[in-house]
Amino acid sequence: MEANKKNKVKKLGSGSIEEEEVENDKGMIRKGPWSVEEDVILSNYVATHGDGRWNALARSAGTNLYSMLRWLNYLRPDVRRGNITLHEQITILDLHSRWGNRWSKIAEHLPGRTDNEIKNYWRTRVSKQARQLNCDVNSKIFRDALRYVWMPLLQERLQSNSQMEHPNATQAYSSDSSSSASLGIQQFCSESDQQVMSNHGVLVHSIVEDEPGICPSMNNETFEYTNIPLGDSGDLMLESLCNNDDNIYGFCHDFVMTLE
DNA sequence: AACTGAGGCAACCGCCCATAC
DNA sequence: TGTATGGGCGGTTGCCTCAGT
Repeated sequence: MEANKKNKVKKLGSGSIEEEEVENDKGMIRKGPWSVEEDVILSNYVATHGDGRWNALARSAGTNLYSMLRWLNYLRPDVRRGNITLHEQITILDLHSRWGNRWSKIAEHLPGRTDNEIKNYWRTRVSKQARQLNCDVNSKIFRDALRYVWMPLLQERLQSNSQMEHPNATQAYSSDSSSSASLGIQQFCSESDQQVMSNHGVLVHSIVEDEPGICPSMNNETFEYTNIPLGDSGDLMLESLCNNDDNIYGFCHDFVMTLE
């Protein structure tokens, strides 16, 4: 994929795609893919003058209007490229559950990742998940599934990867049947559902360390997110989920299956 | 080999807000 | 205080690649 990207850049730079020059209220500006020359000009400009003053750069150096985006999303030396790691996925899901589509704010917590990259990840991976389940990506059930199914699943995978790399290290938490979350699952699920959950590392806990835990609680007919102290919140969350909707585990089951 | 559809991602667009004048 | 300007941000679009047929 990386090679493809390089080829793509080279191809774009070769002028295979029509470039466009347009006039708007900011003057004559060029649109279209970036050329290698423009990248060099932009890099040199930032090295000399620092970033900022993007429009001035675009006008004086004749580079693309979107100098800022090009620099921030592509040329900046600390930009990380490649797949989003498990840890980064967990972070994105967690922060999005708290802040919504505040991509730039989320990106601040992922060094080297741009808001554009995170946004793309969300749209191509997470939204896709919602589509497969025929539900809205912003729906309550999907957000709950993200938090109580997908995130623990990613956490579990992260743990097992870490375990493989460092077999003698102590696990942060256990996925065996004696854990409080698993006991909660046993209490509220059918055996087959429990098996599915267990097989896929579905545990219930909060990964949030820097803020109070967020979990759903009953509130008359609907339930909503409220802050509660961290700790044995897992069982409480699970109980709330199950009391609220008997079908939640069916949904979670489907959810886990679509992650395969 | 050619075609097609889906996925991934860079680029584009428009709005909002802060700041300068 | 009102207006102009520019940067930042989030939503959307469109191109390229690749897998499947």
